[in-house]
Amino acid sequence: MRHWLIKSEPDVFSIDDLSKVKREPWTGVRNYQARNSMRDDMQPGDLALFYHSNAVPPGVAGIARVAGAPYPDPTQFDPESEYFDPKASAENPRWMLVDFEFVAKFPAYVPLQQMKEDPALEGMAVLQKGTRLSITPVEAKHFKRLCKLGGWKVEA
DNA sequence: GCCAACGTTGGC
DNA sequence: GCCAACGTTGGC
Repeated sequence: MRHWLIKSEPDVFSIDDLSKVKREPWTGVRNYQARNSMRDDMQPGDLALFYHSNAVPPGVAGIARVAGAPYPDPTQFDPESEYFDPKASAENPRWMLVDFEFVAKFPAYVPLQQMKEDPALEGMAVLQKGTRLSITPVEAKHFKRLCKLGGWKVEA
């Protein structure tokens, strides 16, 4: 199993929103690397750290799980959507996504500042200066460490 | 609100 | 294929 970190602005979609709807198509990703991760590398069952960006403070709020196989992001075909892409067609979709389902909200929110100060998390993509990628792979050891900091026990 | 970092676009 | 201009991200 692989591990991931997915960013979301809590004003737009937070861990609490995910816990309410249970499952959510990850629409609107318009970055090729992030798309490739969803399209090529994610497997149903993979776990992801749910990161709140543009939050006060920013940090990891919980855990989500890849809920199914990738499929075309429907918003790319919708002229009414802010994510509409005129260069995409049903025959040639540009943007693929997966659904994420709610797993847990951390008992303890882990602020970015705490992550930066933790030697055990050194090397995480989200801690690199200038990393704007909305989806990044996470090493198992970093994932485990964050679960521990968040006060969440991984189910067997 | 500022601004550094970085991805994308488009003229050439 | 280069690269300047532009737009976006996201911490602060």
